[in-house]
Amino acid sequence: MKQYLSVLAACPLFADIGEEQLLRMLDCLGARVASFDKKYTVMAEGAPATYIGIVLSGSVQIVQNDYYGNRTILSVVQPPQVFAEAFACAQTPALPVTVVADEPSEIMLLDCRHVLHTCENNCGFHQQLIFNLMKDLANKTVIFHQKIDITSKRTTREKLMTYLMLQAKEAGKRSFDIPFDRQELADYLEVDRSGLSAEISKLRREGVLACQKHRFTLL
Amino acid sequence: MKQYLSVLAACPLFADIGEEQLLRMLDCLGARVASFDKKYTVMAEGAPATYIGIVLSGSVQIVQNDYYGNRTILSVVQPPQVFAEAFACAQTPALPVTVVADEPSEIMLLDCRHVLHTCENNCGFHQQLIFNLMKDLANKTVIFHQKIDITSKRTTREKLMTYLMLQAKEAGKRSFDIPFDRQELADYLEVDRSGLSAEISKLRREGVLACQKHRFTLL
DNA sequence: GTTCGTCTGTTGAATTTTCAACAAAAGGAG
DNA sequence: CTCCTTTTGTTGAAAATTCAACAGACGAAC
Repeated sequence: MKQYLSVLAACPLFADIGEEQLLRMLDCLGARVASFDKKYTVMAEGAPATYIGIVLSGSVQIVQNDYYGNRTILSVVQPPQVFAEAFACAQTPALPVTVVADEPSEIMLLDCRHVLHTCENNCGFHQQLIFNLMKDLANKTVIFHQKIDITSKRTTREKLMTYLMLQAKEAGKRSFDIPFDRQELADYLEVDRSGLSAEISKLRREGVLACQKHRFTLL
Repeated sequence: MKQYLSVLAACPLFADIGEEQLLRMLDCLGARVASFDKKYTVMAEGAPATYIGIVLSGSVQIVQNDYYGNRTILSVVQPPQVFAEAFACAQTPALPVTVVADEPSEIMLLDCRHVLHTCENNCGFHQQLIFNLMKDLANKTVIFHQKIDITSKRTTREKLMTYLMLQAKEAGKRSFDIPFDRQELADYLEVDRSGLSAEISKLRREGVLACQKHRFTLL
């Protein structure tokens, strides 16, 4: 596990926990690491939610596939972020989402039963872990509000602009890369891909933005 | 505070905490109760998020108002549920939502600084409180996924049917009441009110559902 | 460099939503 | 009971989205 220490130390789940304690905790938590190739399923919709995932390298997408074949991308998770923790903590009997590797990725999996209940060794940092988990879940909720802020807009143009302005704000620059190709961006914004492409072209002609591939610039 | 004990005992924030301890904690937490008339603002968008709210009686709506005047209803909170806890825990500098009383309501407010940090008296149940908060936030995230599952549908009909089927499932019956009037339902589903009314009429003519006011029946 | 598969932008038609306006129905106040 | 306000359903026109199909651009593999 030592090779992952630098990522894990930055993981919100292990904030304010020393590296030594961290290594000991990983043992208690029964942590294991799995590798996934691009497009492989890390967690499948419908499966019981028993694991908390941590992205050690690469990245994963949280995806919801509905009844009518619409795909919604809920978020992209990059190191050292956590995923599926909400379902694991809520002990959801069936995952409502699928987690897919967006590129070759290494994922650490923690059995939530070990996380939620103090272990026999009574590691003193368990309380800190719960606190961190709480903080992390609070932040996730805030991010969800952002997503709803974007997708609650009524038109493709408004959704796109809301998303891009948020990205620019986070990057602190007018130029920034997005983690999506066009189809993925459409699935994230919950709009039609061709309509999205048309809208991007229009905004480009209007001089509102420039873009090449994944890099956008607001003008 | 004693008068609120029965509600508070059922509140997810105080699960597995005895009534005596609860009363003592409320002191430590600096709990106070405020009353709001219908349509009054409990928390305003843009304000710093310092309080966790608990609905003691009545109900509140969590609302997001965007740039273009669109109103989105994120959720309805009824006793003994909690609200704004995510923003308080994440220490968001500005609330992204407004909380409005949906009817005359009594609200308990907890200063999040007291919740997040162990008090000097070191009440032993603080850890339990954090744990409960974590559980609650996990459940909230799951509910958010449901909301996205509904609003990510592309047509008014699909959104409505997804919502109603979920409500029927939760009620365990084909007949159930919804906490919205037509305008509010439209704002929750993120669609146009008149279009929603038209769609309901259509579904009624098709024999898919029946409804009178707030009561719906799936056929 | 060529080939193949994928991604992207474009277009037009069909569908759907939004918007504005109005009338009927329902509810509350006096 | 009557008046007044709010809510709900209806309609038609305008705007936007979705859908399907296609061609060019791009990248990867050989």
